[in-house]
Amino acid sequence: MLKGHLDAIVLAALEAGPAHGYAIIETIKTASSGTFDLPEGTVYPALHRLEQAGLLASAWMTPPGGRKRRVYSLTKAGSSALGERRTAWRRFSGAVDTMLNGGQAWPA
Amino acid sequence: MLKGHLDAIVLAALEAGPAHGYAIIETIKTASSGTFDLPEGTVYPALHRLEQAGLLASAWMTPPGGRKRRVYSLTKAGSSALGERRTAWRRFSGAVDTMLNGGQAWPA
DNA sequence: TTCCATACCTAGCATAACTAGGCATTAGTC
DNA sequence: GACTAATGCCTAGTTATGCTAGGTATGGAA
Repeated sequence: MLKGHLDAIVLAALEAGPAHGYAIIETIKTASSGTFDLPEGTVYPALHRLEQAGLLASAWMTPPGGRKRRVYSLTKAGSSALGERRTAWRRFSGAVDTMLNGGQAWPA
Repeated sequence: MLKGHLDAIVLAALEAGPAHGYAIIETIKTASSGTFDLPEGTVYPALHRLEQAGLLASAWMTPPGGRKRRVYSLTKAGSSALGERRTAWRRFSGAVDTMLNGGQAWPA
């Protein structure tokens, strides 16, 4: 359903600051009011893809009294990619709005 | 990029009235200001899918002095499916907007 | 008669989200 | 102490679907 837009969502979730996978899932779920309740099998491979593409960097962290986590953060390339994704999303969603509303998009 | 939303777009393109495949492609291209310039290999299979799902009906027509065309029209199931898709799209795009804008969606 | 636009089709590819499992640790409860 | 739930990470394989790249054919214009 969100095919092609997951990357933008994950990147956006990391814009506020670094986070580990499990927390990213929670953030997305909360921020979208439950609309995006993503299974781990969706998010973890996406994180790996984005890291491999150079848009994210990761480091293992062990908080005191906690367990090892892999913390992801946006790289510079990730930031600029997010900008492009945002633009692409606006264009895309505007076009779909126009199609579905029969010519009426949201006001600018 | 438009994975999962193509069906809604095609259904919406047929809401104004029946049309044949080639014309649907042109309509989508024009209505989206060129954003959706869909190849035939995308649209024709989608039309077949939608017909098989009972959302579209088709009939071969031969306009005077023209060539055979396959004209598609919305079925009742197609109409109600379009309504559901529209609702789903609003929810979906609203959630993505919220994510990408850091909590700020378009005004209602 | 050659070329382009119209008009339809399909086999196979690529991608990406999801299913369905597995592993390990911590905290809380019975 | 045993058990359970929540946390936290992972991957192999399935599936859906849009797209590539081809094919066929007609009508009109150059």
